[in-house]
Amino acid sequence: MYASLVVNVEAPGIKQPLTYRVPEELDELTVGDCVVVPFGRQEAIGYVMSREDAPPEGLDLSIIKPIKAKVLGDGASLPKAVLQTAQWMAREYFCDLATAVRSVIPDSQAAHLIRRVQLVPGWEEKLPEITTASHRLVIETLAGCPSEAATLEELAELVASRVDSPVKLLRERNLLRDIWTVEPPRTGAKRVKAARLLVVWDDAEDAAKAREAKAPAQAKLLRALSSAGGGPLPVSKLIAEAGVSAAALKKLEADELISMEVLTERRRPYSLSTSAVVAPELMPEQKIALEEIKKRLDSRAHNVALLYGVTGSGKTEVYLRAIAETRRRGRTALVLVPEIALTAQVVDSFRSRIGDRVAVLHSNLSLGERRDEWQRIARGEADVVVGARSAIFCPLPNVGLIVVDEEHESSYKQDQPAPRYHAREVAIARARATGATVILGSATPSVETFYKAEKGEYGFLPLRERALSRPLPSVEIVDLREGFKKNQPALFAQPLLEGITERLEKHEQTILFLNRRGFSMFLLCRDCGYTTRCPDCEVSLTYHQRAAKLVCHHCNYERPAPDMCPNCNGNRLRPFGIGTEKIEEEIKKAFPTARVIRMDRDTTQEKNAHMKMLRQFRAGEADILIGTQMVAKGLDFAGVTLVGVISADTALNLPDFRASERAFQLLTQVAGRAGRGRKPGHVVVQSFNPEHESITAAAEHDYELFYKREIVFREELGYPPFARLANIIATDEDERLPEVRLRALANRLEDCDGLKVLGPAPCPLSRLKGKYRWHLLLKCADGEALRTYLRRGLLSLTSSDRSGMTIDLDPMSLL
DNA sequence: AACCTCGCAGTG
DNA sequence: ACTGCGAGGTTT
Repeated sequence: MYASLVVNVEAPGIKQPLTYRVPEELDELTVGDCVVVPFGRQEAIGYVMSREDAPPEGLDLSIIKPIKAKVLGDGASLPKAVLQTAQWMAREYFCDLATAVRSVIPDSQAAHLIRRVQLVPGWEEKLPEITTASHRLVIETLAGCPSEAATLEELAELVASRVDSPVKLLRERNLLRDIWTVEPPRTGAKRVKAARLLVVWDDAEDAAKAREAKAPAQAKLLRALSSAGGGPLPVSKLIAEAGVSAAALKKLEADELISMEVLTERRRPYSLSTSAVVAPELMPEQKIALEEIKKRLDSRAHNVALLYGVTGSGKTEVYLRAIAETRRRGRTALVLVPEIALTAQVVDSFRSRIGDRVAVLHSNLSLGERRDEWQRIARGEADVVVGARSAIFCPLPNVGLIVVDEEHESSYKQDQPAPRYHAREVAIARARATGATVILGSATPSVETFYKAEKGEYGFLPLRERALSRPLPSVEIVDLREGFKKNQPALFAQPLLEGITERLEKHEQTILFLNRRGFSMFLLCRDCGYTTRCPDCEVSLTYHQRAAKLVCHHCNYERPAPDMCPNCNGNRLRPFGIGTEKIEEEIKKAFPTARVIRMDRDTTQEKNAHMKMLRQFRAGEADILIGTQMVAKGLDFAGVTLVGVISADTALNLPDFRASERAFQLLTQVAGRAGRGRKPGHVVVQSFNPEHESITAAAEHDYELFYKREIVFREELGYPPFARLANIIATDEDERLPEVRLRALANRLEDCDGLKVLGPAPCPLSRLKGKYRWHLLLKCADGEALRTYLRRGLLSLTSSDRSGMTIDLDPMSLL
């Protein structure tokens, strides 16, 4: 009779499911179904959370409205496993159920409501009442539309002006009415412009000859088209291959040698030709790991195992076999990967081994591509899904295996809107819903995960042996303080310069890595020490030399770079610190003949810039690749024999208890880029702090050494895995309020047993986007108790104090 | 007196 | 988010 629904509207006031009546014709409705419901004066999409025999007590029966319709279509409803995962998230991450459920609905797939205005039948009779020209125009335009209806956007487009007020008036005079329709996501194939040759081969050749001298671009295009059998060829491809501009095509069209048409292209991300690859022989450790995984799959019970494999030990091969075993048992597999740059490589290797039944989901796909894949999954046309964080919510049925590759990666943690979940933990929760096996893979596991494996909570599958028994790269630590002592500070110390020279001579490749976080290039006055800061964020503005401007990397505020110091009017305002741009410049100075590619956020704006650059580098079209985090991860270039870390310190110096863990992981990963081919690799790490244990352990390639020291530190200071943390962040435009509010909360938490309250303190980034930020850090050995205390504390605050507070459970970063 | 703008509460 | 409502001020 009744159902409680989460409505998918961005309404901060709606935190819990609402009760609706289920009309008889919809009696089949079940949990997870997607429906249309009236919502205030509007209509909204809702998801069935539960069926009820009676409405909740104390609810006035007369306000309950009936559900209008069920939304049909692939992927419209939420699978039970996903719904259960959402419920788990709400509990675990301290957010309300409505927010948790909304977060598992992908924007690409959510069925959406479209409002149109439609002429009311009989409108012609009322037309004489309307005298205003703009109103008449709206009516006439609508009369020409299909079913005399259009969305406000379409209407505004057709009329070429805003239509809000005329529509409002016409609605009041009863000439227009609103109609709401639920439309399935548009899956229309992608349309591309294409060119077709209008003349036969001989004539095309003649025309090309005639144009050879005066219009070589047109000649090229003609030949390209005729050699392709006359087309139609996609314009973008044609232009790129011939290396000419679109103008030449226009001219040919004007001369009636070619015509343009629209082709429909089927979207399939990465539908590159893939040849079947023979599976390699397994090494003994891989065999043991696989046997253990088989046992775990057979148990059909929820379980988690750490696949701890040093770089090159063949983790991916184990994943592939585990997936094959899963499919053999009639179940499906979900693979989470952290980075966009990495996805293409991983997907390619999966496609070539598993074939077409792999679906891909990650943020670099267009909305349409993502939607296509999502629906394919919902239709059961894929039984392996590879994707980034949010792919954990995909509607893959009957999941038997979830792989979380590089489980330590911080990109698995969602920071922005609540719920601030960790995809690794969500994966474990989702696996519980279907009794699936979880494999967490990493060469440098998070301390928490390794601890759980050590304690036996997770299975432990070590792969310590490297395939092909290739040696690990040698690591050399260079003390940068030496240069300063001798008063000749340098960006590149001698060993690095020599190394690069040597590689250039031997035609081998170099990767230079710079961790730019917290250490970017800014302008510093050498006279008064002034640096330009963001007026809203209190962080120094980053200097972009090419555009001669200063940019805030938090809120994107920008201004032209001043010539003189704004503070003392001195003229010795110079760049300080280093950025990838600066390194590129210095490298070009030191090695004028070297071919250099710089990869960072600025040079990878374009959609496929990433892949293009990496392809170029792989093809040996460059000697040196300079980059930030994005070059650290997973890249596999046989030609690279030298990796230089410009400054290992920056990661170490962040105000965060995970700084040394992150530094270790980063250094290990970067070092792993060297010596992947037949020739041995070498790594040069420059540091002002060369004795730091993260650096020395990374130099030894010894995770367990690092872990043994780190776990002691964690226990002494009561950090995870020995405690759960909650970071409460308060922000407000008023400078005092964040502190006042957090202090109020801290007071309520004073005598909670086993709870440690740190702060309130200003956040390391104390001002962001015009708001002041303070935080309160809570530590408690018992996560359940922590949640109870926190819930109680928050409830005792006034709602205005509570507003503007965000709760981050198990924070990954305390910035 | 009619009209506009803005902040606020409520959506079952 | 969207909508409607009422307070308070503005225009005719």
